[in-house]
Amino acid sequence: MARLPGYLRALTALAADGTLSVSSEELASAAGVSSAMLRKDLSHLGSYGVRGVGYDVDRLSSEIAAALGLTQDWPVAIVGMGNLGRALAAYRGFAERGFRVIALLDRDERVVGEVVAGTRVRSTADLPALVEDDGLAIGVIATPPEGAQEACDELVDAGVRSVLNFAPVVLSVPDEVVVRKVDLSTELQILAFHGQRLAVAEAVAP
Amino acid sequence: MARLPGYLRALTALAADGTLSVSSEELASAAGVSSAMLRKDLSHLGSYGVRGVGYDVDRLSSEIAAALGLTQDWPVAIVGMGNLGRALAAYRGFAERGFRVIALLDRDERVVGEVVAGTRVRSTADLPALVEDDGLAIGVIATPPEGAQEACDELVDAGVRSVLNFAPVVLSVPDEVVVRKVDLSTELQILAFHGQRLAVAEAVAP
DNA sequence: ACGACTTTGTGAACACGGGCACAAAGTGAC
DNA sequence: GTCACTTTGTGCCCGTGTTCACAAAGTCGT
Ligand SMILES: NC(=O)c1ccc[n+]([C@@H]2O[C@H](COP(=O)([O-])OP(=O)(O)OC[C@H]3O[C@@H](n4cnc5c(N)ncnc54)[C@H](O)[C@@H]3O)[C@@H](O)[C@H]2O)c1
Ligand SMILES: NC(=O)c1ccc[n+]([C@@H]2O[C@H](COP(=O)([O-])OP(=O)(O)OC[C@H]3O[C@@H](n4cnc5c(N)ncnc54)[C@H](O)[C@@H]3O)[C@@H](O)[C@H]2O)c1
Repeated sequence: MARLPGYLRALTALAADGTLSVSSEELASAAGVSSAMLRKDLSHLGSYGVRGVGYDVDRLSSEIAAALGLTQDWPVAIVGMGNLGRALAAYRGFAERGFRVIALLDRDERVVGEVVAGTRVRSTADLPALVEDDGLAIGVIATPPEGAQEACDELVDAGVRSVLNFAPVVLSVPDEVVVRKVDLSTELQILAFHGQRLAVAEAVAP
Repeated sequence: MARLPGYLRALTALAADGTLSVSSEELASAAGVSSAMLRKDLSHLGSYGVRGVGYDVDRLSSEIAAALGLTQDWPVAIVGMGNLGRALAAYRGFAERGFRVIALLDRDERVVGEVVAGTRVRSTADLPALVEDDGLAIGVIATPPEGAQEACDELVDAGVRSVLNFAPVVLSVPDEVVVRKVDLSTELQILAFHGQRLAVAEAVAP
């Protein structure tokens, strides 16, 4: 089900073009998957396609959004206002997709109180209140590796159960908490691996 | 083999602690995988473990680094000097792991010439020269979605065959080019999905 | 109203990756 | 030198996710 967001994005682009209906073949290629896979994925949501025609773009968008829980806005907090945290805070793409950044947090007293992207940076001590009063549900960790586990613990203790982690460390959390990790260095190292394979292949058969 | 970078990171941390030898069990838990999986992964590289003892930390680090092609520095260019591109340019974690950011590029004439993180921003027209003269091997795309395919094409035409894409679009490239995608919104949407599942489960059995 | 055509939904085969469990191999104490 | 102990390397099994291929279902032109 990790592909649904990709389908949703492709559908949104089609809707913007004024397309009303789309076949599994077209949508699949727009989303970068095979048509068989797309159809099987969509069949799990129910039968929203019309044989001989395809899928209604608006209808399918709604169904996928509902399946992903995007009918409501999700409140998000960003923890760690360094380089990365500030770039994330300034990013407009979140709001467009139903995520509302309700708080920017930092541990450092010199950063707290600063205004970043129009929002005042608050202390991580405010976390329990944010969960209680504002329904904070998702935490984004943009602290250095050393601070990540601590930041994560504060989020979890406050009641946040979905975490997106940018720090290159393995976080330990209770079972009911879901952590997803975005790791730049790992991605680059995988690319380096491929680069090396290409170089070797070229040396053998130039 | 996408787990090797994780092992390498765990090993580096262990080496910093002065640890000389490590068992598959310990290393696996540090890297967040099962011990059986770790052993199977490492066995693909060759037999560098000693039965009854474990793995030599330094030796294993070298072997993994060699397998990943990290014995050399990889030249990297960042395309798109907006919010995200600037955060990436200022990030020191790259150099620590063997990646050298040799160029910051943008299409916008008003941005070209600006100095970001100590480096002058250049035009994407310089790409062929960067590949030819400086061995540029990896391109990072941090442009808005509309510009991403164009930026990618320029990279590929110049001879770059490893691309890391931050823009939320599916890039089309020739077979020999490897693209890896980092997509924030998708990650958040997956977290929203889990958040909704939790909410539903709680409503049923409070 | 009917038939040719298009496209979905799905059952069945297939491939891959992960986990289990154990034999082989090495260590170290006596 | 031998024996008990630890830990690796690996053969086998199993579940999940992907692709193939086709029947069922619907559309559109005549
Ligand atoms: N900057 C990038 O482009 C980039 C790229 C890839 C990965 N990362 C990762 O993202 C993370 C952040 O990078 P950065 O460059 O923004 O770091 P940074 O050092 O610029 O900023 C870190 C901020 O986090 C705050 N902090 C530290 N511990 C905290 C805690 N326990 N609770 C709350 N706030 C805390 C600090 O006060 C600081 O303001 C790092 O783990 C880095 O590896 C960054
Ligand atoms: N800012 C974030 O925190 C963030 C988070 C997630 C994803 N993203 C994604 O990263 C991308 C960049 O985001 P941003 O906020 O930095 O955007 P931005 O608008 O701030 O900056 C984009 C820069 O790219 C340049 N550019 C545009 N087309 C180009 C081309 N063809 N070649 C070279 N340069 C080109 C522009 O001149 C501009 O300087 C977007 O696709 C966005 O969706 C950003």
